Amino acid sequence: MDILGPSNWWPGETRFEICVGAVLTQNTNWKNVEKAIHNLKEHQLLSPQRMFSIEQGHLAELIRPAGYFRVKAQRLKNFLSFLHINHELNIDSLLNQETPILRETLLQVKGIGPETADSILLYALNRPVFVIDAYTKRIFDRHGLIDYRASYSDIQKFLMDQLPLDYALYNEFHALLVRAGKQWCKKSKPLCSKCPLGSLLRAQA
DNA sequence: CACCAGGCAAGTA
DNA sequence: TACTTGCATGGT
Repeated sequence: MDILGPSNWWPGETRFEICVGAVLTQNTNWKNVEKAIHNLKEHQLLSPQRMFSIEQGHLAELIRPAGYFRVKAQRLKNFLSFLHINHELNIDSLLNQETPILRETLLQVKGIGPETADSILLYALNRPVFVIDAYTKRIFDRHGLIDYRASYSDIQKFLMDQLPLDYALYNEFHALLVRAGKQWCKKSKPLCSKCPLGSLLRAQA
């Protein structure tokens, strides 16, 4: 297995592709997202202009493998409407916005919640925002570092209060959490006896 | 067959 | 604020 972390981790070659992936991966295995992204690439739809122009029903059929395809097609369209109205479909224009303002604006888009907004901010726009996903929550819960009922913002605050405001650090940290989660912290395997974080924490105590 | 996967919105209490 | 439900495909 890899020893070093995956720097600048997120599958996606453009800012827009990362935004699309952030919506498509909602409660969905990344493998299924890859199939949907592949379909979009085949139809040259991975640009704001093209995806803005395509009919929503057609878009839905192309992203079908990602699951929840009707809702997600609507959510992508919502995001594109926002891009169209506020930024003339120019995604680089988001770079001019202050992080807290942009975050609030993204959260106004129906279908973009805290995790999707933060994924866009961190991975597409390189903003220092810690992304809290299911793996992150489960890992910190299993090791007794947070309460399982803690809210998204509770967990985010807990982490960011103890870490410097560094986008590269949050990028790497979250990437490692997802990798560790996939390997050792599955929902169906509550024991987690091989998790290296467990021995790490015991050694520190 | 059951369960799970890098959420979110809308409804209810 | 804190649950609950619908949304849907593909892998194990």
